[in-house]
Amino acid sequence: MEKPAKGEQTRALIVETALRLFRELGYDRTTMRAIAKEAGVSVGNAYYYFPSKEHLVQGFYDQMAEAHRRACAAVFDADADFTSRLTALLLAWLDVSAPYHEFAVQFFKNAIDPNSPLSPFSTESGNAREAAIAIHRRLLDGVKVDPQLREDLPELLWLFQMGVVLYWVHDKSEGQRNTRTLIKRSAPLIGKLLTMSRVPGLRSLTREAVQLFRDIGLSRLG
Amino acid sequence: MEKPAKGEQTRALIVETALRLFRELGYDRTTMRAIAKEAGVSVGNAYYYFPSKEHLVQGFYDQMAEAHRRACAAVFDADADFTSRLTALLLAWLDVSAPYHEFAVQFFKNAIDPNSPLSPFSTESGNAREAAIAIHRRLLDGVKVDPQLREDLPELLWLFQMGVVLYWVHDKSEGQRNTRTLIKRSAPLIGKLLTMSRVPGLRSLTREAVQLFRDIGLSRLG
DNA sequence: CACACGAGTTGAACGCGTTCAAAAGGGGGA
DNA sequence: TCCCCCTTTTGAACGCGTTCAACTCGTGTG
Repeated sequence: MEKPAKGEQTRALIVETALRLFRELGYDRTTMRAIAKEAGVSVGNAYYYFPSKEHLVQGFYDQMAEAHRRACAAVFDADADFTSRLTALLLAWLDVSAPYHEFAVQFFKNAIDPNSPLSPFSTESGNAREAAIAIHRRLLDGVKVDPQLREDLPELLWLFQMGVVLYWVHDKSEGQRNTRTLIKRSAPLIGKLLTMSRVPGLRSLTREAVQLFRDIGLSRLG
Repeated sequence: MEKPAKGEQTRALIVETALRLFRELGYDRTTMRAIAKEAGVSVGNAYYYFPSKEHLVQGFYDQMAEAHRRACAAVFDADADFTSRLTALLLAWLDVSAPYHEFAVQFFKNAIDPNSPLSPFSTESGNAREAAIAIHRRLLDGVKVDPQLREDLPELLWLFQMGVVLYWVHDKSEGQRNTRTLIKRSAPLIGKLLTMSRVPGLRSLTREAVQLFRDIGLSRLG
């Protein structure tokens, strides 16, 4: 009753083997049979612990998310302005993810499916999503923004990050330098937009946009 | 030499059967074996004409695009303003696509893959993409916009439409009324933003954004 | 000690998309 | 008529993700 450690051990062995093969061969070329053989278990045994091949990828996400969180903590400078922080956050993500660019495609292909457990909007990845949004919340610490926006901004910025990811996945330029350009030049734009959102002419526009965002639950799609 | 009509006949038979089964069963539940059997040919024969199951979906896209083009032509009012037209365009798309919402997911899951021939950014769907952008170009006929923006605006609006599609795919609200809300309320926002993009304070911001859009080739990802 | 029971494990089998060597047509010269 | 060559057609076979009835094993119970 107290220590069913056996199961956890097998579970860990399987997920570690899977992640290693994903790295070495990519997602599609890594077969469940290969994972099982390499881990010294049967195919059926892998399915005893993981409902599908996709579920094995969740481990990958978790690793990357944790690496990103650490990278951000190291790079968030207390007295840095919004633009610098946003740039740092996104570039940190890029650095963490770069090694996996060529086969990340195969993940996102599944992740875009609303029914997939890997979808960033699914209930299953709710924790990961919350953690990611929390990073954006920390990004805003000490930054002066329209209080009307403050509450929703972390989610909005997270959505923007999802957009950058989407571009990154499609980015075929060498070393994904186009994505770097996108980040370095769009972050200042967002910064300026944020500043401007408080001037009279734009204030009502901002308000309407935020209200729409809330009404259609853009970040609560699952 | 002059009339290899036989092949075209078989080809048409296969694609028609496939689309019918897609409608009746959805994409995943429609097997290549079922398509072949229903069309009275062998599986291999289907692969003689179509390299993969995905390629059969292209026919679906073409049908929907054509229906959307016609719907827009009927609804574009010569003296209507930008906002009305954009709203009309997007709602027309929604009406055309609504019947296929529940299994459109299965298409887009594949379409998001940059390597897929179904990707809206792929060379294979270049014609379809150009046609879609052309609709947005017609949308702008007679509309006064910043000349700096004019050239890129059709592509930018098309990208926005892709975003709406992405939301629609995930939209689980009854009859996708959330997507209707998104369209009806975001179109005016874009209209206002377009107007404002010419005032001094925003002009430089707009210019920078457009330049970034051009530099990273957002609509030329294939 | 025997037994039962649940957690863990097995591998054959299923249905799928896809491939390919081989066969079948079918029309234009000799 | 026969032959050739190219287009079209066939269906068995492959490898994949996934399922499941059957088996093993360790442990607590009578």
